[in-house]
Amino acid sequence: MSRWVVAYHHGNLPAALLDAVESAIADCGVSGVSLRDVARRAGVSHSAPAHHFGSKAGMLTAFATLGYRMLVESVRREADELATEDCAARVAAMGQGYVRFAVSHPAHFELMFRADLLDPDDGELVEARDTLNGILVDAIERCRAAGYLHGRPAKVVVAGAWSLVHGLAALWISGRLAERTGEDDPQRVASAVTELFVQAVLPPPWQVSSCAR
Amino acid sequence: MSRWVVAYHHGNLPAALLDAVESAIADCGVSGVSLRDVARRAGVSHSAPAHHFGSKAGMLTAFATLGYRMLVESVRREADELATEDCAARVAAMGQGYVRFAVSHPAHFELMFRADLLDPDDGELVEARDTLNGILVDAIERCRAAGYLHGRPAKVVVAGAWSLVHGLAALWISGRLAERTGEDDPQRVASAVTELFVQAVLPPPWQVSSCAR
DNA sequence: TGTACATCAGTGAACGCGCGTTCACTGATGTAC
DNA sequence: TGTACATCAGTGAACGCGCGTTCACTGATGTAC
Repeated sequence: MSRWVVAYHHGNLPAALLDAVESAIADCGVSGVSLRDVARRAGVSHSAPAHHFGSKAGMLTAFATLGYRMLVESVRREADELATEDCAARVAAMGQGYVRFAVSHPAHFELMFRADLLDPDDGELVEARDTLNGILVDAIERCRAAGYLHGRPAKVVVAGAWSLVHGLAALWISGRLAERTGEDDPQRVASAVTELFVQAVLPPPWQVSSCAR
Repeated sequence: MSRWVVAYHHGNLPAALLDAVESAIADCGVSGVSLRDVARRAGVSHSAPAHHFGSKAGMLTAFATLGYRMLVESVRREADELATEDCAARVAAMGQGYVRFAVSHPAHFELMFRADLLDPDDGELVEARDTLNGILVDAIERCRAAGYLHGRPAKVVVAGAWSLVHGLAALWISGRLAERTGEDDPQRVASAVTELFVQAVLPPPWQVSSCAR
């Protein structure tokens, strides 16, 4: 087939459609995205998305699943790039990876937590979510094993750490935090806030324990 | 006019419509809410909401504004009910008030941070937002003045505290946190997490300063 | 107390629109022989 | 190398629907005199 002829078979239409979802959400918001608009952006007929994803919910669920996988990768990469093996530093880095993904892919991030638009029983979605949860829990568990928790329940620390970075990302995306801090670089805010949390909540075991009660 | 006759003039239709918005969002999600459905729930014609609010965006903006006011009240009430004047305890209480509002009015809370559905220039919305921001900033500023910050920048502590409770609320509403912690009472989680944060990040000034660097 | 009139609240019909889903189809690809 | 056939990818027309907005209207209320 000549390269001058538009291909009938696209090659990788599902991926192209998911790209189109991202730009559609960026332009119209999560609530404004439609199957037909996504197909238009990808340059295919409006029944093509339905062919691949079954339905609008299926398409959005695939998009959210991709988001969870990208988030996992961002969190892992940021921790792996550290020179140190210090478990608290890893937690801080993971938090920054979390925010980095969210602010650079706000469309994915927003949709990932919009239960009303996703298929809750989708196996791949559930699996991707579990993977994310696993690496968060593991990181805190390592801190506990290394004595960084000073008796604090790991469950509470997990909930706190996750809430902190999730809230930071959500407030940044919604515009509230930028508006208030006058800061223009979300990563600088994320860095300051995660360092604050980690230094205060996960002091190394050799530090006086009076801080940690 | 007899009480047996349906009133032509409703009395307080705008308020009734905003109640209907809440139940519509609860049933259909933020993305699924429509002017017509809201009118149906309130038992009026579908042009009545437009009459009062001008447009769908106007109605949702009024709903979000109400949400900000309720949030401010919840945060204030929780702090005012404290027996102590301790500024760190007040911050913890305010955090719990934040989460309490969010989980008991998820429809308001979700919409409040959905910039794509609101009128960004609405004066009342902006004012209600500013009020919320003011009481958060004030509370941390008092801690700074009382020596609880140990040299930490107030801006970072504000961002951290807000992110923490906002993230906790958002994760709870989306179902992620309940799923992971196995906890059924969001207020118990909120209490544990805000106490953790406040004890670690806002230790009283007489506590050894090595913790706070 | 009564009347006239302005204002406000809510109606209901009409509009055009974009939506998600379905379905019979056609074009392209890959495989078996 | 060629042919037949199954499978997969994407099309395009059709459907019924609910939507937000507009507008001329009617009913109720309040005020001035």
